[in-house]
Amino acid sequence: MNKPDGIPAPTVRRLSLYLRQLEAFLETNLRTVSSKQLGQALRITDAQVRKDLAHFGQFGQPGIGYAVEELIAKLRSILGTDRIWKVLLVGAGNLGRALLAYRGFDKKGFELAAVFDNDPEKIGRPFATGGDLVVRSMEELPAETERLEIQLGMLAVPAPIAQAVAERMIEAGIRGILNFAPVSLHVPAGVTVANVDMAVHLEQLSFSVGAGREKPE
Amino acid sequence: MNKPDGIPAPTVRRLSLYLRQLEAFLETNLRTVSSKQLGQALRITDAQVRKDLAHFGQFGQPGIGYAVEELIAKLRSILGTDRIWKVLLVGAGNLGRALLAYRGFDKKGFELAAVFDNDPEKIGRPFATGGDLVVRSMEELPAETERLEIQLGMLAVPAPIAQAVAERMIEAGIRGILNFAPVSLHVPAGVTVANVDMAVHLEQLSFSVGAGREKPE
DNA sequence: CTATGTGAACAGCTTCACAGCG
DNA sequence: CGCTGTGAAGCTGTTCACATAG
Repeated sequence: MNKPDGIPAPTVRRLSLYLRQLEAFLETNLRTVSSKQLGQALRITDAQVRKDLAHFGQFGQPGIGYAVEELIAKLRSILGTDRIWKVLLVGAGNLGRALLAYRGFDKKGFELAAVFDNDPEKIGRPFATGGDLVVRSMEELPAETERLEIQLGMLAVPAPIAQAVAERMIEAGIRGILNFAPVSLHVPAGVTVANVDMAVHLEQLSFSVGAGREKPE
Repeated sequence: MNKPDGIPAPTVRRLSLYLRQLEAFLETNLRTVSSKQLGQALRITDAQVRKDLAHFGQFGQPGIGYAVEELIAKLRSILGTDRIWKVLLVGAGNLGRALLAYRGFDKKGFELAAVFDNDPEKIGRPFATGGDLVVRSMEELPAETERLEIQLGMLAVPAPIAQAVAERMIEAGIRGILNFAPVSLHVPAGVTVANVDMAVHLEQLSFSVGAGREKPE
């Protein structure tokens, strides 16, 4: 429905934040917001908010602002989360299990549909206690991906094998990878990678906090 | 030793990536790298690599490149990870436990030194099986933070109380917060926040992958 | 001849400021 | 009036291209 390209990456990131904040506003029964209100909540200028939204059409009312519920629907449509995305996970280790435990994406429109690992100890076993997912062998990845029509994958394997596993995922038809391995993946055009690396974030904090003084106190 | 400000945020983020890649290069016994090699591994232009490093001095040799081991040391010094940072965690739930499971930061110079929660069920209990950390009451946060000289904190509590908890952390002396709660924290100047939100990342993927066509196949 | 460091050109994102609409 | 939508201005970060060093 909307153009994929031509949209600045920072804008897309902020769309998620707008959506999140609007959902919070809706909880408080707010029917309408101005770009200023929305911006203040997120520490963004009002002009920025309007520019971001303007990329996708004009859904504000001069003198009034934006209808919260309507804007939420619009943002979901733009982001593509007005439908359910099936997601697979490769790597059923601690980190992988943690991802499942963090039930944040269910209600965001993402559904964990399959789990894979190459450890014989794990294959065939239930992924999490109480869950209905069974860990499958890597050999089953292509068939299952196609059968379930999965397009997104989470990669939670050790760094040394991450690139190879990513390639198998892509070959199986995965078009977006959420990468938790601390390596830079090389992927062909048409495949998108998003990286989550806590070490990088902690180093940012270390830099910001530590740059001022050498010793605490 | 280095200026905190005047350095672009994107540069700081890349410094972490350089460090990570250099450590990988060192494993393969590479003694020297050019900005081109380093850039190719990370999908960054060579000019960008040089510009980033140039902010902090001149540690390359024309005709040769950069000494890997030396550059690693220099980057650690710049990022402030040439020493150990003690980190506290608030929120001993699934997500918090997951963070511990992800033993990635130990060797990056970060040490989980204390865990807090307000759930009476958890207080006084060991945080993780086998670990030596005991979950403490939120009341102990200020004293423990000061006693252990902790400056960084990870926030893994439910969204509705995240802002309030962040304020208690800051009051206790925390100067950098790694925020896992899906809200925008408002913090005073002098305090740095880094956000980790899987939903935001998944929405990016959804946008990139889904924007092209409406239906798969 | 190879690779750095850097001023200058370029590109892209953000902010400003205001016309226009409800 | 209040607030959106948007051209124009401003700014920040990236890329280019070359002088310089080994």
